[in-house]
Amino acid sequence: MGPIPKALEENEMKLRPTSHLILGMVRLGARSGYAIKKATDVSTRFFWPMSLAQVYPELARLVEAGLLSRDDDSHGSRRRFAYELTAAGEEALQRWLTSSREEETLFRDEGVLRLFFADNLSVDDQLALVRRLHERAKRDLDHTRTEIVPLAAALRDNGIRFPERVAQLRAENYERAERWLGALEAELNQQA
Amino acid sequence: MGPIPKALEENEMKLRPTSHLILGMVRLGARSGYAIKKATDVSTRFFWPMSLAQVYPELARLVEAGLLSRDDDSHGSRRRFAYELTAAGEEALQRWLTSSREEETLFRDEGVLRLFFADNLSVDDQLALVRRLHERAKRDLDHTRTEIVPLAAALRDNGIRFPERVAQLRAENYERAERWLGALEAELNQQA
DNA sequence: GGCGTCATGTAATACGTTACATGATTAC
DNA sequence: GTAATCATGTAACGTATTACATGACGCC
Repeated sequence: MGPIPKALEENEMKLRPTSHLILGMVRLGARSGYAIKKATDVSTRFFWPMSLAQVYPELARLVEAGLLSRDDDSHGSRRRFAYELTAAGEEALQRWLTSSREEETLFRDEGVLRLFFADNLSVDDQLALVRRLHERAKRDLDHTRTEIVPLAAALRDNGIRFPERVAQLRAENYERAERWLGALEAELNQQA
Repeated sequence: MGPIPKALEENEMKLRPTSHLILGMVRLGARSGYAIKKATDVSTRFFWPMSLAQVYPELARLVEAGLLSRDDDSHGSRRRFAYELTAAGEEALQRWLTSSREEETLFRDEGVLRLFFADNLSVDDQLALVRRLHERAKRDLDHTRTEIVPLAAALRDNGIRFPERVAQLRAENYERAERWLGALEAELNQQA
């Protein structure tokens, strides 16, 4: 048994959702920082976005805390590191998944904010706003159906089911939003 | 005509959604910083949260930019300021509402993130997680129906309709989420 | 007299983004 | 050969949160 890492010993390491996201992605098989980022871009980014500039410092912290191991995985002169969960890392991921702490949530949507204040607009301008939001919803729905759901569905064949469920929830939400905006558009069209 | 405020003249003033939120709330009749914050807490906070510590500096910036006027509105020895939109402020609000710029959006939900990684859990733990999320959705739905929708509906009598529509959209979203989680809970219950 | 609310602000801190910086490999 | 992608990182900046600080008014 080597010495216990300082950060863990002193309980300094505060794990945020982003930390757990990285642990989870390593668990799903993403080995490099770059691969982790790519994986989130087609899956979790819709409910927990993360930039590349967050990944590398966070990986360093998780290694320092003893939750991840880091090995050199360079191909010739091309640098790369491969990360894997340690036993402590597995445990931390599990603790997070089973903890009953209230979840952080944050929703920001400038489009809905505009809609909230749309009484200030003429019916024509209201219509223009709603049309744009409707178009956006259609694009997002289409993207989710054609790009996101199939990728998640492919995981199912490896026995990983929840990503597909989550992707379908997202698709259903967009369907509903799209229909709601369509109805509002039709209503305003009658007024105009 | 007095001198043009420096910030406006040099085009230094960058208006964020939060700035427009404040302009919009003043437009709806909130006169003090405190009143603006209270109003957002029962309406826009679900899609554009704002803390008190943001309100006061932002109000100062908007006054400096000439978009809001600020008058002393103290009652006896109790300090208070009353804000109102200037012509430039009205115009800025209108420009924002009609602009076709892509809207900022950000969704974070640690609960969904956990769900995404729930394949790591035993069926019992999956069930516990889904139950907690289901309970949360029920609470949120109930709160929206009993507290938020009625307040927004009251505005309708003053000819302000969009807040109610937005509140109803929110209620529908929670209904759907609640039902979806209920179905998932039932499915997992059969597996357990 | 004390608690909740009204009311205004500042300071410290946390967190995230974009831009910067570098370089190898692969596909066209 | 050149553009896209793989790959790792740092620096500067923007924005939001929590905690701090202060005080008046109204209700029980």
